[in-house]
Amino acid sequence: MLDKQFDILQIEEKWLNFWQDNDIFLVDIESSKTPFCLMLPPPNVTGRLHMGHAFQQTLMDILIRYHRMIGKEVLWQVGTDHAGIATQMLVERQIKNENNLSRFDIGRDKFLEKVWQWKELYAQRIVNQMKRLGTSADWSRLRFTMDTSMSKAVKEAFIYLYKQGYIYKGNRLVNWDPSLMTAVSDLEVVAEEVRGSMWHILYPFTDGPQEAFDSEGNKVTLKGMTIATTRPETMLADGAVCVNPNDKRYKHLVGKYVDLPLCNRTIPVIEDDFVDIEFGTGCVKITGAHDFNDYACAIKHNIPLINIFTLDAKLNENAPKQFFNMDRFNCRKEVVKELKQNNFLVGVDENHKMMQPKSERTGVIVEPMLTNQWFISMKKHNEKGETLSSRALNYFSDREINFIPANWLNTYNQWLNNIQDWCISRQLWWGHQIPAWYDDNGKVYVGYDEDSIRKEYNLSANIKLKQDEDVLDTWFSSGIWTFSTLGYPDNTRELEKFHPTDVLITGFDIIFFWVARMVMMTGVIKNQVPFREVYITGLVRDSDGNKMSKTKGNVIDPLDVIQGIGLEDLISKSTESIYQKDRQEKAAKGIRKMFPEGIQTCGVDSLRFTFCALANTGRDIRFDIKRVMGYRNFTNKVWNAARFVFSYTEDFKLDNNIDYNGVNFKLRPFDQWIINKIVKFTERYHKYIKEYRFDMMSQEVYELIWDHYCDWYLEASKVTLKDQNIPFERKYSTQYILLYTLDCILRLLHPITPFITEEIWASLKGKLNLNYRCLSVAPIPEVNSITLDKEIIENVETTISVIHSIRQIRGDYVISPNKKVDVIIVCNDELKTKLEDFEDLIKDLAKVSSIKYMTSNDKLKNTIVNVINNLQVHVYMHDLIDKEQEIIKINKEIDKNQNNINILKNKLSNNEFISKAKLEIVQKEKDRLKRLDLIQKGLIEQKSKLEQM
RNA sequence: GGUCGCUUAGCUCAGCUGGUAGAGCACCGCCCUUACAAGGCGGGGGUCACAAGUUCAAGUCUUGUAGCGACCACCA
Repeated sequence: MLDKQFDILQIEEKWLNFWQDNDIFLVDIESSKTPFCLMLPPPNVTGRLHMGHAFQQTLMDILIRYHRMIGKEVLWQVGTDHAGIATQMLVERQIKNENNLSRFDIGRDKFLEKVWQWKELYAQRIVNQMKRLGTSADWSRLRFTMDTSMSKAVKEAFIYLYKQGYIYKGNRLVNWDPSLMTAVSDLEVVAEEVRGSMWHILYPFTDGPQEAFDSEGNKVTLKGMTIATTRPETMLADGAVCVNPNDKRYKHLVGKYVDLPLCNRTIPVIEDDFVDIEFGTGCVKITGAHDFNDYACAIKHNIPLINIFTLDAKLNENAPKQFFNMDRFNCRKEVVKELKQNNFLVGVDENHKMMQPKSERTGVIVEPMLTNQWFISMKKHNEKGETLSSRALNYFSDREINFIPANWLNTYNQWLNNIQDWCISRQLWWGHQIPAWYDDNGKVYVGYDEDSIRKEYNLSANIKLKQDEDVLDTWFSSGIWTFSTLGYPDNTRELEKFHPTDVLITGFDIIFFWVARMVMMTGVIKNQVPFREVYITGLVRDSDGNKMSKTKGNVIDPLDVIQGIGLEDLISKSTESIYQKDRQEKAAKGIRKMFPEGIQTCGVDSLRFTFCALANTGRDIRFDIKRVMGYRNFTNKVWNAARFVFSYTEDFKLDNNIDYNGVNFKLRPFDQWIINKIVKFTERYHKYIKEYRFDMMSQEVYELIWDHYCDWYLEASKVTLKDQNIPFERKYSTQYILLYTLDCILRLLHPITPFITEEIWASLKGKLNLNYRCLSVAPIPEVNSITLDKEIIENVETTISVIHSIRQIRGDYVISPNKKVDVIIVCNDELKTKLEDFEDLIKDLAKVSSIKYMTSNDKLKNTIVNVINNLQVHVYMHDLIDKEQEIIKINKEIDKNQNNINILKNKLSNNEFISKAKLEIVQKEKDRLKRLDLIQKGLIEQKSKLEQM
């Protein structure tokens, strides 16, 4: 029924179309099923799917499919993000390349038009890529953060927070990106270690040299205060020099004035304990408008804030004339030059290690800049005395939300405990424009639109209103994502049914950006948590553990793994973003080494299985194509197992008069055995999902299918069905259970590998009269209704050991596979009776021509033995065995065994062990000793036997 | 500087509340046996980084040491 060769890509396409065309994954909002909901972290709308997405979405889809299959109404809310800065930069670059124009040249409206065009051009790409993974979402519910409905929600949220007093506008020092000319949040600034210069500059006392002390307490005469700085150009904005009040060297100088070099100003010496006595000279210049620490100090001591920079970081009119309009870095050179010329420069350390704050997006050094911005307050309390952040902390300490793994809570807590007000305004054009309007006097009105504001504030038509030009930080709209997508501000069925959502799967890199903000925003606006659990995934690295990055050329596109790619294509694709020739060659070399033949077609299922298997809790994962190949083999195995089942059940017709819940026809021992394996596995399967142990889940399903189902159960069934004289009843039940267990296995496997299982199941459903439209909507099997005989299952295990023993001997003695052997089993009558039922099986699976039973090995000659508990499996050797060699071998085993026996005996004669260890442990050890003794007895018997030969 | 994590077979990693060291890949034999060579059968391989402690018992718990990594904060 199934072809030997299968085209995985064709199968995938078929089922993607089937699911879509038949609306398989549509959400039924009116259903009475228990809801299950998760939010897809919306990727950048113009982005491309990368390994991280594929990894996380695989896990999400496994959860979604699982919950759908256990009978829940699932909503996987998908969407894309407008990604303010990133997208705007792309489009700006594009118009620069095309027409050498800036956004200011073409104006806001024209520019936004371009961005929307850009968005339309690329939006479908990432959506299609996500679909390609088998993402079983209701795509009709796709949302985009700039959709009209989202904009409405954003406005509502902003207005609400403003009216509640959580949002305010203020002139504050913020991180400023001078190339983008916008504020960025603390999180968008990354510190980079650099070696720079630290200049020591003398600020002479206005009243001439003063007495002071050196660090040993000796009197010295100082011409002035010497400050140390890495940014000499900012001295032009200095407002004071500050020392520590406990610094004996300078304490008495507080209140004096110094002349600020190069500027025609004097500034005071002040004291504050934020100054570190040990660091540098112990004197700090206070540049309130251009440094965060200094800002706090200046505000506290009422020192004037002097802004000397324009928004693109050139010197403005507040700086001395000779520096006007100079770029900040050129200005630095000039300032140093002039200080030197005028003998104000006392020293310079040119090898100073420091952390330089750079804008994450542009890499430009961030300039602290005094500007008018909107903030969300972290200090405002509600009626219960909670702030946004304290409430967000409480949700976790009260266990209303949990992290998995739990230790991320530390990171989360630490950040929220030190959080500053969140600057939410950006001087960009692409984003949600802030719903605030100003009249001619600068009075601010926050509201939905101009009309409603006029109405609300009773403004006459001749008062002009102008909307704030800034847009909101992208993460503002992301922060309300869990409920904005479900219909907020309206009270929709979706909100009622699916919010709070169940779990969020995301990377640790956006715990602050997104997770914490969602918790805060949802808490204050909806008075709810956004989700119950947060599963944090590790990073997907390359097989050597390096971070995947375009500039390293080690990025693997998940779609290339799915579809395959030739070596040369892979190389040119991977190195296209590397501009240096030598690096390009290095990367190409790495690729040739790692993928000598490019990447073969692996299919989505293998990729999904790989991610599932690699999904440990907490660590980063290394992506190795060999692993994917391994799981591609696994899907092939499943395919062939199904082919086997179908080829042996071609004449099977389901008899509706039979109660095939398994009770009224007799199951073969191996049927019981495999059903038992499936039952036990299913129990753990549910547990693994609950605990997010995707790795365990995949490992065990692999083992169940390959080691148990294929290697033993199918082989055993083959022996039964090959028998031409098999009675109808037995044939029927064997065939039925083959199909039944295949059905179970496909369902259990389906959440991980949806495509191959759908394809096989489509051929299976007719045979078992199953009426589900496809496997995706079939339930996870409930198999525990079948009563199983424990003793029979044990007998199967014994049989497996016997077969294994014989095979082991065959392997040791390199007996050709097509040569049958004679076997003598030494055991008691009870065991003999049990084993006799399995004779055909043993003969077939271990290639045995005859089996004899004996109660002692007295009469045996020229055999090789394997001892299993109380039975000895002898294989008769036609060639004379090497007696000496065998004795050496068996002695080795006896010694090893004796060693274990001694350890156990010691343990069991230790009173403390007997009295303190748990009863079941003691019993277990006793049983084990009994077993070892039996084996030892058998080994010794065989040894003396050999010696007599 | 603060926080968190990691160190187990050649490689990548499991090992839950302490109770005889596991898997996949790689490796070595023998097989193209009528589901599958993308396969079958068999096999070898680890003082669980180091040290001390708790315990009848430590890969597992505690403390310390070394190495690696991540994040946060940074000092003019």
